[in-house]
Amino acid sequence: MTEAADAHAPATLPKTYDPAATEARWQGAWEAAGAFRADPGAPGEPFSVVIPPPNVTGSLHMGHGFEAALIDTIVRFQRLQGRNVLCLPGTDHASIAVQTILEKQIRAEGGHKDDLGRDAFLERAWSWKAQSEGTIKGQMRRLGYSVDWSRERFTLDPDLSAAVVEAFVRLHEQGLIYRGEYLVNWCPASGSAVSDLEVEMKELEGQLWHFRYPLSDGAAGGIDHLVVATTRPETMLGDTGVAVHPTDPRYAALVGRTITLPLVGRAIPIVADEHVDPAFGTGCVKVTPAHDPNDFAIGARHGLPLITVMAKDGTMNEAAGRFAGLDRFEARKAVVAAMEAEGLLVKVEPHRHSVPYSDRGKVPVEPLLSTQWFVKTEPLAARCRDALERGEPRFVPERWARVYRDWLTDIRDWCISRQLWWGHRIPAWFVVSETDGVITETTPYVVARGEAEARARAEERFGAAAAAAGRALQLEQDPDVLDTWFSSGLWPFSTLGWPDETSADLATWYPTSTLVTGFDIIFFWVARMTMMAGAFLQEGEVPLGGRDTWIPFRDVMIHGLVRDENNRKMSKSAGNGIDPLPLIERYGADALRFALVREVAGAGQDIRLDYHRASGASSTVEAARNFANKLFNATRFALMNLGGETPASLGLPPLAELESEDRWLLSRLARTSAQAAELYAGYRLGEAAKLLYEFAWNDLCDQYIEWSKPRLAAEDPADRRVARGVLAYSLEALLRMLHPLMPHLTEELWHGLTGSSADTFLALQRWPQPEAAWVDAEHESAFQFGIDAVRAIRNLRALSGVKPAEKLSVGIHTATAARQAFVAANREKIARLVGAANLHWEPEPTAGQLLGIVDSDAQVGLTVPLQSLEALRSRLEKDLARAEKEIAGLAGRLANPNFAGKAPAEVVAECRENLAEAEAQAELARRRLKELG
RNA sequence: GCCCGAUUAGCUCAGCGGUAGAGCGCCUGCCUUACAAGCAGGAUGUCGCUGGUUCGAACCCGGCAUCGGGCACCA
Repeated sequence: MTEAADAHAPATLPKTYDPAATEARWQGAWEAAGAFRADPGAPGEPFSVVIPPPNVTGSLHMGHGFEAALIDTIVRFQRLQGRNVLCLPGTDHASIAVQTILEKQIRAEGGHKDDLGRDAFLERAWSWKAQSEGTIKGQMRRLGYSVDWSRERFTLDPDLSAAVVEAFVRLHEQGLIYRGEYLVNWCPASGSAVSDLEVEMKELEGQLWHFRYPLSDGAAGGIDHLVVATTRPETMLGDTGVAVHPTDPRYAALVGRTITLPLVGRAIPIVADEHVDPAFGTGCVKVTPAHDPNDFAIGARHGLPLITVMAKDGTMNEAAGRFAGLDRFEARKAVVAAMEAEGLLVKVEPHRHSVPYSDRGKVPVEPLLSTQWFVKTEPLAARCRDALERGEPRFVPERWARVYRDWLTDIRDWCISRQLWWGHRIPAWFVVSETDGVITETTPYVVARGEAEARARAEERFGAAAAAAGRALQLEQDPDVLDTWFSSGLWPFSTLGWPDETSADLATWYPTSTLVTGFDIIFFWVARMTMMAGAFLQEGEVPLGGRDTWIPFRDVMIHGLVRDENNRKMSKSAGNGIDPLPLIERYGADALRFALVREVAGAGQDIRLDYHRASGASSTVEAARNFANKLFNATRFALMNLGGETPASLGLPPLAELESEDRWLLSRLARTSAQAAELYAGYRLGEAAKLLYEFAWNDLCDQYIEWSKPRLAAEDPADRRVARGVLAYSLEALLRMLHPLMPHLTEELWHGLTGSSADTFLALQRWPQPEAAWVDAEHESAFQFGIDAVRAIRNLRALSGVKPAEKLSVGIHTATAARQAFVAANREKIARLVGAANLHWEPEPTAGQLLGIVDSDAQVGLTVPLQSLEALRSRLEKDLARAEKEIAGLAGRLANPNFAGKAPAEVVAECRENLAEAEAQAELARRRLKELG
């Protein structure tokens, strides 16, 4: 109760809002109370979100902050709607990224991971993870993320690791995982294979070397050599053929003959293959099946041998002969030099081409033949495509569905093994006793859930033969780990308890309601999750557990990226990431959240945060901070004027007792509440933010509070009680509506306003339910006249140059009885708002007044010595010009017979009204100008 | 090469068939006891160009230009 008492002692409230202490206090209170702990048994329709787990690679940047703001806004809104909400946090182990960081650290210390050994390295990785995770969780708390920390997960947690093993075993049993020797993207920097998605094509200025390859057995048809072009001379050492197009007349006679490969001396065949473009270069292509994906395909078609000339560290191997040991780029120079020395270099041309780079390693990837594990993707992708045909999942904005679908079409198999240590070890055990104690391409293996199961399975298959041969079975687990995205792909169900199908969390919250993520990981993650779900959350075509779908989320909201002040994508490697913390410290988490969300109204567009790196200032966030301060002061004002009462104690007065501004505000409130709910629910969060901003600042503060001020301080208790009731009710409703966007501030102000005890939270209240019947266009337009009249009078005052403090005699002239009644009823309020000594309202203006136009039916007048006729004249001329321009346009339209004939009747009627209005205004302006002489 | 997005006030962006809005910035005047992180008043745009559809286009359709992004990739 001390809290409420404090809140109701306005003298103690400062004039500006200080977010830091307030935000920390509520974050602590929510967490201590377990306010966001989800309960499968709780009432309400389930609503769930699993947050995209950030990598434990350091800290969160503004992009994460943006995503957090979006997710938390959605989640808090749904909580206010009474849904049984789960918002599940977690982090991702980010195999290759973390290992890269650690290896770099170790190298900087002068060591090497191989000297450290696997166990020590992993120990170090875990401590890095603990530190990074701590930082990230601290940042999430600072943002006010309303997640259920009791359900926090990390992808390497024991239960999630068990899920990974289970997934691997089942996919293997389904025949969707296989092991084989293929050309993979090898990243020499990380010493591991990477998937196609981890390769980025870079356009580079390179060179095209033309080599002469002599025919083995002399000239044929006048040709004794072929010229091939290559961007990678060093690979010629592994050439096992030369290809020409089957219909190319120049070379038809040569197909089937052989070339003697220079520098190597190997005889290699000339083959005919459709892949060759006769128009490019000489129309002859060297074929290096072990070092180029296209050549690999050509080689396969023609049975060409695979000769690997490079080792996994990017140096040439023994098969490269005298070039062995050279780095691939040195080897390139050496091969070119050798060819030139032999007179076989025809020419070198500059050549722009795309080079595959490793995303993580930042070096060119090497297509390298190696034995890896793969997921057969087509069957899984097919299920996802079918689901998408049915509209599952629903993408917001819709256009991303196509991007997702296109990627799932013509999808290639997914290389999932990584030659790394940090990650989920592949649950496959090689029966090395079958191959002399070492792992080779042909060593048999068993896939199992653990070593014991592996041993049992191995025993079953190889035990008898081994015993017969007098060998003891010897098992060795595959040293490699799985692609990080393999475990991320299970995230929406592994975090909910899968593979335990009886898990209450899974039963309650799967499928999840909404996935919020960036367009840059639709392939990496969204598609992998749907594919994995397709393998495990359905049986045949039927979703498990009696669900209506196995797709892991109903909606996928795709957001844009936060770009830096120079419009660049933020990234760790570019070092241009913006840290949210300094902005939070400077302006408050609520301000940052509000700014980020308000900026996003254009669905799915990238946002640019204006941010002056040197000063740390951001005018966008500052504007949001100012808004927070406005709300703070509005509430402060309310507390000073409610006489210690609360929304509950005041209640809402009967409609019959309400005055114009009360009815107007409640009508606006009812509209706003309905609209804002619709916008939030439809993920149009930026529009919701703008709508509420306008309601709060324009309607509640600028209009309602200013109009009702005299009543709030009125002598008569009955009188002021009505205004207090309306103010308290509306402000409280506003705080509820803004809570998803600015959780801490609204929680604080709500407690101040309602006097609720510290263990009751706005976060757990309900969305306001104003009566739909309060929406009343007539009351709104009646009051709008008051607003317009006040503005016209103030404008006139400004033009007249009278001192602001000077009280004037003011007239409002209208022939409409209802408007006269409005002025009469609100005389004191209006007089106060415009600084009038007395306010009168006759139908027609009296002589000697300075007049201004409200509309065709109303003028306002000041009795004032004319000081600046010029200002007034130019104002009237402007009014006239505007009216005349409007008349011209409207009259033109009405004169068009097609318009009257084809446009909807109400549009035509409106047009006529506007024309009459404009004509009347023009006439008034002309008269006033004439009077001015 | 294929696909997608953007182009609106000085800046950052909303609006997406009935004749243009916000925030910041700018101009004028105000410390009017909720708020100067504020109040009042004000100015500012051939809505990228070009055809078309329509009674009517910033908004729909076609083309073009510029910028950004994704996918594929010929040595």
